[in-house]
Amino acid sequence: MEEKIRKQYEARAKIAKAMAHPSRLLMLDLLQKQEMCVGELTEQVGADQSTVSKHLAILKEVGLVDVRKAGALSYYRVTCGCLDGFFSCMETVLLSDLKGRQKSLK
Amino acid sequence: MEEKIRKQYEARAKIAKAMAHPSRLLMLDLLQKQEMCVGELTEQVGADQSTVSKHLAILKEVGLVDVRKAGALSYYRVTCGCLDGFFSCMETVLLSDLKGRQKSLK
DNA sequence: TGGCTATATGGCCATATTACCAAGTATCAA
DNA sequence: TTGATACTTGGTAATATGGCCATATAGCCA
Repeated sequence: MEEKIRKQYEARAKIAKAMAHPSRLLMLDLLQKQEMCVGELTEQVGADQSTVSKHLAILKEVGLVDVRKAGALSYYRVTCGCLDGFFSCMETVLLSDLKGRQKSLK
Repeated sequence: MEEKIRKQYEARAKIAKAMAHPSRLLMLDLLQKQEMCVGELTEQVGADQSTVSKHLAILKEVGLVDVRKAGALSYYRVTCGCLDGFFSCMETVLLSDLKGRQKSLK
């Protein structure tokens, strides 16, 4: 039964890991607002197209995004509506961390 | 100004990266309920004590946890109250991903 | 079919992570 | 002071990640 719990944390960690890259966070942010194809994302991210494609594969692998193929185009979009919670929590951590550091400097 | 935005995503990614490990997620989960010293955490995590100590350093570095030293003991605790949001969102993603996969199997 | 566009994949290299052991620092207690 | 306990840090080996280039693969249109 211990095993089961470990697997649960591993599954969660996979999701966190998928988000643990600036380009992927940017993509999630963009894709949350509207679906986009790889070319558009590549332009926004400013990396090689193959790199963006691989990032998307990682996000898709853990179920954070989904694809819709329209001819030669692949439109990606975010699947869950709870990402804002993620982002705002990160912001909170960043802010409180900043405050903490300032305090410890006094 | 582009630069500034990129830095913002990098800062966020750092936090996500800090959470992107099963042991660290477990530790965050435990530390959210109550503060614990390294020895107790080591027992719970089941890794080398030095490994746990390094994981804690990573969490502390990004401001997710804080330490209180009491003699020879170091008591760690979670600093922000928004981790439940994180975890429940992860759960949502895991669930919806599961459903999605089941559907695509039909 | 043949050529063009849009994505995905494989290969390769540089770098980052993670884990453990060993050695160092710090506190407490005798 | 010595020894024991609680952590932290440095070293190192194995593995994972991230990026680009080159190369598929797939759809579209002439």
